[in-house]
Amino acid sequence: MNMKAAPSPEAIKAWARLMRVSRQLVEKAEDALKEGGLPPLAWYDVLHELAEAGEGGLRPFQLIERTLFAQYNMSRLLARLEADGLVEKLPVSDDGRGQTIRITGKGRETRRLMWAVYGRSIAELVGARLPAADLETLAALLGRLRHPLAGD
Amino acid sequence: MNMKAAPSPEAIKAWARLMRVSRQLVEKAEDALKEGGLPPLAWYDVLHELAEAGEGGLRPFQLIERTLFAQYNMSRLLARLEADGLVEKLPVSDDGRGQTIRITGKGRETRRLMWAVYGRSIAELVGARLPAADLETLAALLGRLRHPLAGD
DNA sequence: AGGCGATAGATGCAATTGCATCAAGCTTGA
DNA sequence: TCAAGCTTGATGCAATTGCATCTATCGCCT
Repeated sequence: MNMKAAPSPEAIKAWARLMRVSRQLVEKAEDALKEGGLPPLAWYDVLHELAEAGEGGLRPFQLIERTLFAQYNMSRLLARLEADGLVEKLPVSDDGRGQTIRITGKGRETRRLMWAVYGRSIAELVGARLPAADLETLAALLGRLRHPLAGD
Repeated sequence: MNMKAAPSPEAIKAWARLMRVSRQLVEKAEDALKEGGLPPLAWYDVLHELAEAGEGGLRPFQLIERTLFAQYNMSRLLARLEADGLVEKLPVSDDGRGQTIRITGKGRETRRLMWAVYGRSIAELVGARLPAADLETLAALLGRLRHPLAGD
């Protein structure tokens, strides 16, 4: 028995739903941010990681690992964030190539403003549609689709 | 009790997983297509809808409804597909503004080639990772997140 | 018939993304 | 020590996306 190629109908259906729903939800969340005159989701992702990292900041390649952006996209996104004063780039002592990215006060404030809107979107789009138990089931099932199987 | 703003931890976790996993899977599927020298996923979506629609074809606005692309993106995507000879644009008799898009033989062939790769990605990334029953649960849970609640 | 708002689709221009490549600093091994 | 290869991050250029707006037609209402 050879199942290397053709996906099962169940796999196709789950895939299709996943593609469609995730696109819809991203779009809704982006719309809400735009409506509030706030930056796009990508900015939130980076600010969030940097806020969690604290004063020590993070290296760009660490942000790439955490957020899954392409290297060149991260490079440019950080340039935009710096231009807006939301992050600062610090030289790093033990590696002359690298830099450390640290969130600024303004960056934290922007993140807070974005979360007010983004968090509400999550609550409405997901939290209000499934009970907590189902959300946990969903998260667990999705967790088994991660690549590699570690990393949240 | 006021839950209009803050999402629950379960909602946040499910959201985060959904965002991350869907991005990863799209990226993997796109990579596989690129590796095969094939067009991107967006092309498949359109060719798939057109193939299902048959000889009657579809109007661009119908494709937009089905695929969730923005109107200007669809307009340009169709121009590219037409330039590649994968679809043809026909005038439509009862509406002078519109056109009907129909897939060509070459379009069907390209879709077939893409499915060989895309289907394998689905089988590997999803089908091989969860048993059918779990895939059905996943699809059902995702179905409850659709907006609006109809429309597959 | 004639006007007027709505719908279908295209497009100019700016911003972003993707691809390829580059420059600079690190690390390893002969 | 120093050449070769790897890692980190930036960048030129082409393709795509987003936004705003435009044209053409349609449908409705008077």
